[in-house]
Amino acid sequence: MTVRTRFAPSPTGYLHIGGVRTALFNWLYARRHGGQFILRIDDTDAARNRSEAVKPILDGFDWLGIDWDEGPTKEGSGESFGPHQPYFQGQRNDLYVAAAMKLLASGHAYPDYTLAAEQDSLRKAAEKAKRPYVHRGSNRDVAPAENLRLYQEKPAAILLKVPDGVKVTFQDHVRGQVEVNSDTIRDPALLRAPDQNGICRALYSFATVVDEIAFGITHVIRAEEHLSNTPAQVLIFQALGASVPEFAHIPLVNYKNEKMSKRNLPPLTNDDIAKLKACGWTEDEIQSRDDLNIATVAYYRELGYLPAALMNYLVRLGWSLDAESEFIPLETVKANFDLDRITKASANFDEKKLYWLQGEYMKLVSPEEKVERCLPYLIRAKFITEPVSDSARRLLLQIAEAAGDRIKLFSDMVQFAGPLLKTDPVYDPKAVEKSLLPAKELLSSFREKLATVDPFDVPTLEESLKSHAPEKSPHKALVAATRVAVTGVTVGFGLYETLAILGKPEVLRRIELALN
RNA sequence: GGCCCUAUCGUCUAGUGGCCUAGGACGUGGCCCUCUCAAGGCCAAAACUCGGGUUCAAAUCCCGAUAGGGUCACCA
Repeated sequence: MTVRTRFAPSPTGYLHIGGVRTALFNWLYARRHGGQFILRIDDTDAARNRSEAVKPILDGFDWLGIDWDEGPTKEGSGESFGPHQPYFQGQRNDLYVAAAMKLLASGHAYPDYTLAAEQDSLRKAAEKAKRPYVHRGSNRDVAPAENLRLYQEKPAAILLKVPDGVKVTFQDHVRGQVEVNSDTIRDPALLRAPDQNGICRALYSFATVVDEIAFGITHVIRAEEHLSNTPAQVLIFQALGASVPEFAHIPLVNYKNEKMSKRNLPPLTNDDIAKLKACGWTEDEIQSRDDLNIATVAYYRELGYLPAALMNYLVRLGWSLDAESEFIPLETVKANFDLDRITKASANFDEKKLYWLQGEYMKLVSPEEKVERCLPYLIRAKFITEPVSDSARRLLLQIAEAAGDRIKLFSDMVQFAGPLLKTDPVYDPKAVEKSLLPAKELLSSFREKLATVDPFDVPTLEESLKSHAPEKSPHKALVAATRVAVTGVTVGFGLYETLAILGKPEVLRRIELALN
């Protein structure tokens, strides 16, 4: 039997990091075992702007390189591909209704005519008596044929008839054997009572089971929050006469020890905002993107993270290859991923470690590729214009080489190339005061010397600057002054590289500018 | 509150009864390198939640307590 896994996002308009990890585990498990990974859109809720809310999710997966064998088509048009179309639950309601009717006929389910108010008072009474309230509907013990007849006459919500006093058991690859007494499981609703249009829509929990069966899902790998409704689902599988798939409930991704949710996430840091602004974003643009926070894929994409780094980080969050591997290439993960090595406890998301991994992956990127992938940021920041000329590319390549490991995110190029690409440096007053003013005369004489330096390359420049520094004081002060004069700021990659890249006339011009 | 899950450095983790004076990594601190910033090198601090068992031996098995989390919809 070939492995078939699935990920079933609901269309929220953005791809959440926690969801990605769940999807990743499913994907990896399928790939490892030569099976299929299926994407299904859980939109039983509303028909509202579906494709708009699905697209960012599909784009996110596409960017990460997580491909699906069946599911919605990439363009997010609402179309599906694969043998069990459609893959949108919103388009599959007939199937769910049919399955519910089958259960009604077989006596595994029944219509519930309990009034909301009635149910409320039952619940309150139970609470008062300090008894747990486990809902059992009105027609639970009515004969199937009679229920069927009644339902046709007057449709209502359909509930599963949970058997009394049995142990519901299932094996979980992460949790081991899980066992629950059926008396603690309320009769779950399968279908809603008809809406204004007379349509009885399925509930998520039921639609999921029907789809797992229809799609031939062999392994349900999902977040731990679904663990508590799994026993009810197991019962549905059995009532439908289907075999129960294998389960793996993976620990949640936490942030500061709580489930990563919109509520407990930090806002964009000033650093993030500064970075985005440097890349040409306006305040309004930043504010309007509520999908930008540390829990979304879009955030990392916009900042210029590598998909590989994010994937590596996410797979290591709750899974380990061995005792010491942290940097694990995707190919290695694909060949070794295993449900047995998933941790049981939930894990905190640590953006610092992700950042470190990003740096590690960035070291593997050639300067040429860095230039290529930094281009969109530079264009957006208006440092270069399209089409990008060969001379601009050559210049950027020099900068990328000189900046080296300092470029951690693709957006960082803006910071390193900006000062050289601008017509005139933007002088930071503090830097000027601290480094430039005290060494003005020294700088002035050094400028004269620079005019005679030939060739204008790194070794010659270094030799020339060092020999120009006064005997008693080290050359640091002169380096600092020159750096500020030429770039306007105190930090950057090597000064000699900076000078060489700018070229003699431009360097002389900029120092002249700074001195006046 | 009911039901369920979990528990090793600040964080991610290794650990499946003796290789554990508990290993690795991020982060943190110090030193080195150095024109700033990165990168790199070296070093350091830092954990088995608690209490009972079982056993010659327990981070590891059992029980209990405690703490944290999830879930309790005609939401997904």
